[in-house]
Amino acid sequence: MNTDNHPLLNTATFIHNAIRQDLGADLTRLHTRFPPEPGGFLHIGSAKAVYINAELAQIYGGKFNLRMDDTNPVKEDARYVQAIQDEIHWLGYEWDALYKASDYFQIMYDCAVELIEKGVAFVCDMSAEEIRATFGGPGEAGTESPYRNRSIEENLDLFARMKAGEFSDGAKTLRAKIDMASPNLNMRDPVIYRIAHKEHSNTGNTWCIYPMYDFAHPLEDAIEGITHSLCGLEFIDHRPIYEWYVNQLDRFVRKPRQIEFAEINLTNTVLGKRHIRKMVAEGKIDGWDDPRLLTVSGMRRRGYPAAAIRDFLGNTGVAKAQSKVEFNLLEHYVREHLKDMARTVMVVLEPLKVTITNYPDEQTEMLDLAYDSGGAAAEDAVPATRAVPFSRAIYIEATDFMEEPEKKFFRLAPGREVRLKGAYAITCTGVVKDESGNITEILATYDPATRSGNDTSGRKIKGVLHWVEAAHALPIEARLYDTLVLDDDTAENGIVDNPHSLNLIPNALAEPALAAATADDRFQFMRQGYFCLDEIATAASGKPVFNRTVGLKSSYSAK
RNA sequence: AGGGCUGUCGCCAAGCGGUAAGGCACAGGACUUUGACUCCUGCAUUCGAAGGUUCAAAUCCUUCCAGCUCUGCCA
Repeated sequence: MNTDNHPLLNTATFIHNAIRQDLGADLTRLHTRFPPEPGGFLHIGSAKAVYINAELAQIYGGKFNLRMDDTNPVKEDARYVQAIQDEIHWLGYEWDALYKASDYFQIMYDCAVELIEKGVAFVCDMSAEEIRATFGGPGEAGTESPYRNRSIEENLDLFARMKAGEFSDGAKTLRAKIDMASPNLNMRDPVIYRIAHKEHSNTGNTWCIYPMYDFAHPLEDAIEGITHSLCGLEFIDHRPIYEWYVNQLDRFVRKPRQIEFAEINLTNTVLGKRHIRKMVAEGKIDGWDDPRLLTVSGMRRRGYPAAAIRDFLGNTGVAKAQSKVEFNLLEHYVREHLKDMARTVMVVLEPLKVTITNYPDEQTEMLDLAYDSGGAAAEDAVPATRAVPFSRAIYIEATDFMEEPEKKFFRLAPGREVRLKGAYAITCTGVVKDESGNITEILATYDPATRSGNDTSGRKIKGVLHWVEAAHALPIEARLYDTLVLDDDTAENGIVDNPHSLNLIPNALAEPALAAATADDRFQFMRQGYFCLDEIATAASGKPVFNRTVGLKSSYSAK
């Protein structure tokens, strides 16, 4: 693969430097991994971790593992294991190997025994509360456990009995013997193993003691031969403990190196898992695949191409500075891909009837219109043209007409002539209103000499409108997900009622060709933005539902 | 308060002693059977602040300031 212009080459300098420094001549030794806990679905933050680990392996010709970090049966569920794999595949990645951390439980246990034998681990009888009470705090040393100086033999015996299930949950822990006065709180005799009599989705009831993350993770990396363990900034304070374990265990000759990067944050969006969980639980959103969410499944349903997400992740950069990316940057990359794969079709979101008074009453002509947008790929995949009916009764967008046009408005208004996209030029000759003065219909005349493709009128018409023929129109429901209005900070303050704005357009009309749409198709609904068919949602009316993936940039909008 | 991390344009982000890349956003202009797309043009005398070293500093040194983060038998 060609990686010459890879966006990751223009960023993540500190990671590249570390890789080159550690691997020197043989960069293909690079081995990365993505270690999700199977306790939830992936979101854009996880996607960034997948992206960095997988892409780096590709760039250097190394390897990339997927590893389910299932060391805590209390918080995990097997149903996520498959979902996570599907989501990574959808994002466009394949792993060289798939492992489960739980497959290493025996090795981990052996390592723990080794630590005890070396005299650097002990069984502690203190409760969680007692440990917390003697832990000290920032700037204040903790006090050592009274069980800290048990003999190696006693520790070995107690640990074996912990494993054998002699003690109840929380009764004992295995702790590392490091330094209760360390300024790094993670080094204050951290717990290595806890007791949990809980069936594990992979190991069943074989174990009733489970390793803690800080102990398990470096071992998992070392066992798999991971050279560089890339993770979020929140683990930076854990690096000393990560290295401590790996250095204590002589069996690991090659030591993996942990490198931290800043995770992604976006403005106006809720990323926090616990906020999402809450909104799902309260029924505020559809579920984890709600199109308003930046979960992988949500973005997929919303119509974001995976390639656009990858592009965004790469071009947004990898650094150590905490940052918050503007949402419109994500949308930029989505549009960038959509404009090359979307077919431009005519859909009227807010229909306003237009009667063309000089058009033959019983006549319907079929216009063969080219899909005028879309890149080369789209041209191969879909018919180049489609038939669009035209007759005396059509609908236009209500916002495309103004009885008293404002200064820069050059669409339809009384007396004005505009072109109907792909059809004829029409001139507004009258307005029909109901008793309360609302416009219910526009009257117009068309000029047969202006037929699209063979216009002999010689006139140059500035305004162009999209339209849908009345008798053949396909009723659809459109769902517009507009600018998100919430983020984790506001959610933190308890405002999770109307998370993101969703605008339902129940009575939109589309050209007949859309009846054949599939969930893989991408459309540009003229001025309304990019849409895709929602294969999951069904409108109560039975109409097909289209999600607006992203709006268009527009320099004019009629209010 | 003790530790750690970070501070370059409105938002991301290059730069690693030789005189501020790029993208988004924004502002002009051209083009256009939609005002989209495309295409030009503009957009940090300055790198959190103040000192210092040097012929030369965003890059080295010193001090200060600001933001984030750490006291789960979670990951």
